[in-house]
Amino acid sequence: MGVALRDILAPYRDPIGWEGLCGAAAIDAHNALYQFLTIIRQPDGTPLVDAEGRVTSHLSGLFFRTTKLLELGIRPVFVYDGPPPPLKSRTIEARRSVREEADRQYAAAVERGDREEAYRQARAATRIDGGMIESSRRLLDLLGVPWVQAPSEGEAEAARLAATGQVAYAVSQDYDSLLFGAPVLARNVTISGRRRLRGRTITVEPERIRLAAVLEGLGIGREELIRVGILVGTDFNEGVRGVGARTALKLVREGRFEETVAERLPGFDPGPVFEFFCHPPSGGTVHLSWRPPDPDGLRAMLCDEYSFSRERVDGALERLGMTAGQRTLDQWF
DNA sequence: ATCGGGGA
DNA sequence: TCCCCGATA
Repeated sequence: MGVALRDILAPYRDPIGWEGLCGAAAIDAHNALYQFLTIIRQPDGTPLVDAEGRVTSHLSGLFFRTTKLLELGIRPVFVYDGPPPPLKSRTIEARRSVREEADRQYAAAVERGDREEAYRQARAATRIDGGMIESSRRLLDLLGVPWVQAPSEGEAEAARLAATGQVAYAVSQDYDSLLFGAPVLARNVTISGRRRLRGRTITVEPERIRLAAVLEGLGIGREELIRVGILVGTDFNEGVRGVGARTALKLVREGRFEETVAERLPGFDPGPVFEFFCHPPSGGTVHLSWRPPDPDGLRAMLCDEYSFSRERVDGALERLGMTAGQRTLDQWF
């Protein structure tokens, strides 16, 4: 799940109100869909489904969250993953086996009527299939919100859009975006609100991390930050056992990166991972344009096809100034 | 995200 | 004492 740099990045996480997040935002689509699928569930762990039993949690999250972002003056562009790099195979295989095990545990928990365990396992078994990708893109098209296909990792492409100024910041829960060079990373944008955590209800608010502040504060460059990530472990390499963010930072500062890799990760060549973070496969220039939503199309898709409540869909459209037959174009142009 | 165990 | 890491929402 991304690179574990929380312990050294915590001081650079600025709480930021929605006002501070206006402008265009490149959102890691897989990261967002995954969050919707794991969070939007009924108490027994079953996701939202339509009349035919198809999962709709991702569409619900995407629709209500995206309309809210538009309402707040944020112009999102969703960035979808392309083919994963071979470096990621190990991680992908590991995740697959975790999900398969969760499938078995879920079935077993349901069989013996263990609700809590079923809920846990249902979440752990969450996967994003091709149909979900397809339906989410169709929904974005109806919302008039652009999406792009990354040549490889979505996070990398979102970071590039931010680095080239095509958007103001990248949105993801993972810190990898910073290693990929996003000048600004915003977290808790797709999940903010109340969440229950160990009995308590806590409020999750958007936060911003500026790469320049991180590098200046830690006294290192982006290349060193990437080395810290490699020692801790990323989606593209296993880290050193027993080395967390603090120790990794210390080692890199002392110039002991190569030495540590040689000693503790024999046979591993960090070069390709380093190169992947420094220069990820890059897409061409994209033209991003936001259009007004299509209220009739949205009602047809969400209400007729996927059993969404007409009232809730209309409510969201109204908040956007999209009452039937009336559109306020000026807010989009 | 947070907690607590346990290793260095 | 610091820090890593697994377990738990």
